[in-house]
Amino acid sequence: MSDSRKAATGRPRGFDIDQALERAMRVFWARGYEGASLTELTGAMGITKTSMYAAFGNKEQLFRKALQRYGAGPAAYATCALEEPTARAVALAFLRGAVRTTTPPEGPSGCLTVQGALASGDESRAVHDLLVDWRNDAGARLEERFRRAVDEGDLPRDADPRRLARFVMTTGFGIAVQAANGLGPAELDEIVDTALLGWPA
Amino acid sequence: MSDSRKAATGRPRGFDIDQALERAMRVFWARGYEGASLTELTGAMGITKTSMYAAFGNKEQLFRKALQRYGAGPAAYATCALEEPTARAVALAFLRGAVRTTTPPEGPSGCLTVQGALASGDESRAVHDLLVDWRNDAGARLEERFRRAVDEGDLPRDADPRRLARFVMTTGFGIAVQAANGLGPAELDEIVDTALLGWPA
DNA sequence: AGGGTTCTGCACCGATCGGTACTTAATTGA
DNA sequence: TCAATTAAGTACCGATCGGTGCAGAACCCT
Repeated sequence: MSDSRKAATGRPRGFDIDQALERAMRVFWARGYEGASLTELTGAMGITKTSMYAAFGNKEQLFRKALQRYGAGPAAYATCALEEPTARAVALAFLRGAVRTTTPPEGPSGCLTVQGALASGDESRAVHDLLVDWRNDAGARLEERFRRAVDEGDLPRDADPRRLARFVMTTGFGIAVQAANGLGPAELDEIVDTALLGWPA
Repeated sequence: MSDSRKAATGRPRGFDIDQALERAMRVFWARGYEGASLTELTGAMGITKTSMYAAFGNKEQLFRKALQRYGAGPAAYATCALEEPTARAVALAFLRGAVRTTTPPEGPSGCLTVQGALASGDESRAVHDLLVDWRNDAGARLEERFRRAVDEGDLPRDADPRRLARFVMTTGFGIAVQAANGLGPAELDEIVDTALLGWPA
C-alpha cells in the first residue's frame, strides 16, 4: 500500500502531478471547497475529470492533498515561526507570515483554511471539520511554544500560554478576513503592530 | 413604488413574512450563501419555492433582506457600541457584542457576514461584494467614532483612528472564526481582554 | 354573483453538480 | 510480438441546483 516505488508499468502520466495539485490548491484557495467546481478545478489543472479521479481519488481527497500542500508551502510560516527565540518573536513572525501569505502579489487573497469551508452544506461537513482541526492544531502548537516560553522565563510566570495562543490565532484569522476584504500588506502590518502593543513583557 | 400601504386586494399571504425571513437568515448564517439551498431555505421557512419567489424575488434578494435583518438584529451591537462614552468603551462593547452574537446559546455560531461568502464561485460575486462592503462599512463607522474620540481628547492626539478601527474589526473577524471553530463566550471574552491590553491610554 | 387580484401547490425547466463506464493510447516485461 | 497494465478522452449517469408555468384557491370590490 501507500506510495512506495512507482510501478514501472503502464502508460506514463501525461501531466505534472505536483503542478496540477498546486493549481488545484489555488482554485480552492480562491473559491473555497464548495465554490470550486470540478470543471474549474480540472480546467486549471489542465487535465480531464477522469485523470483527476485516477490521480487523486475524488474532490474531497484532492482538497486534502491541496491542504497538505498549503501547509507545507504558503502556510509554512506557521511552523517556522515556532523556531523564533522569544515568544514575542514567535508571535510577530507568525502574524507577519500570515500577512505575507494572505496578500500575495498574485494569486488569491486570504487564507485557504479560513475561506475553505467556514460555513457549508451538509455534504461537505467532513471538509469543514478537517479545517476546524487544522486551525485548532495550529493554535495548539502555538500554545505549546508559549508554554515553553514560560518555562524558559521568556514569558512572565503569570502569563497564560493558551490565552496568548488564542489571541494570536484570532488576530491571524482576522487578518485573513481583512485580506479577503481588500486590505494590503502595509495596512495589515500596522494591525499586527497594534495587536502586539499589549504583549506581556 | 416601494412598500407603501399594502394592497388590500388578493388572497392574503398564508405565512408570517417576518418569521420566514428570520428563519432564512439563520439558514444563511449556518450554511453561507451558496451552502444554503432553496430546498433547505424554504423548508426552514415553512413555505414553498413559489411563495418565496413571490415574496422575496429570488435567492439573492432573500439574502439581502436577511442581511438587513441581521444588521438590525443580531449585529445591532455594532451600531449600539458607537454610543459608548469613550473609545475604549466603544471597542469593548463592540467586541463583547461580537462574542455574544457569534456564540448564541442556540442557533448558528459565527458571523453571518463572515461565513456568508468569504470565498465563492463566480455566480455569487454580487453577494460576496455586498458582504465586503458591509464589513468595510462597519469599520468605517468605527473609524469615524474613533476620530471623534481624538477630537474630544478621549484618545491621545497621536492615535490613529483608522488603524485602531481596523484592529478592532480584525479582532472581531477573528472572534467570528474562533466561534465557528468551537470556542465559547468565556474563552472569547478572554481574547477580547487580551486584545485590549495595548489600547492607547 | 362575478371580475380582478394575489397567493399557493404541483409539476416541471435547463444547467450544473460530483462521479463513472467504456474505449483507446501508451508504456513495460516477457 | 504480445499480454498486462495504467492513463486519457468521450460520453454519459442520477441528483440537485436556482427558477417558472400553470391551474386553482382565497381574498377584495362592485
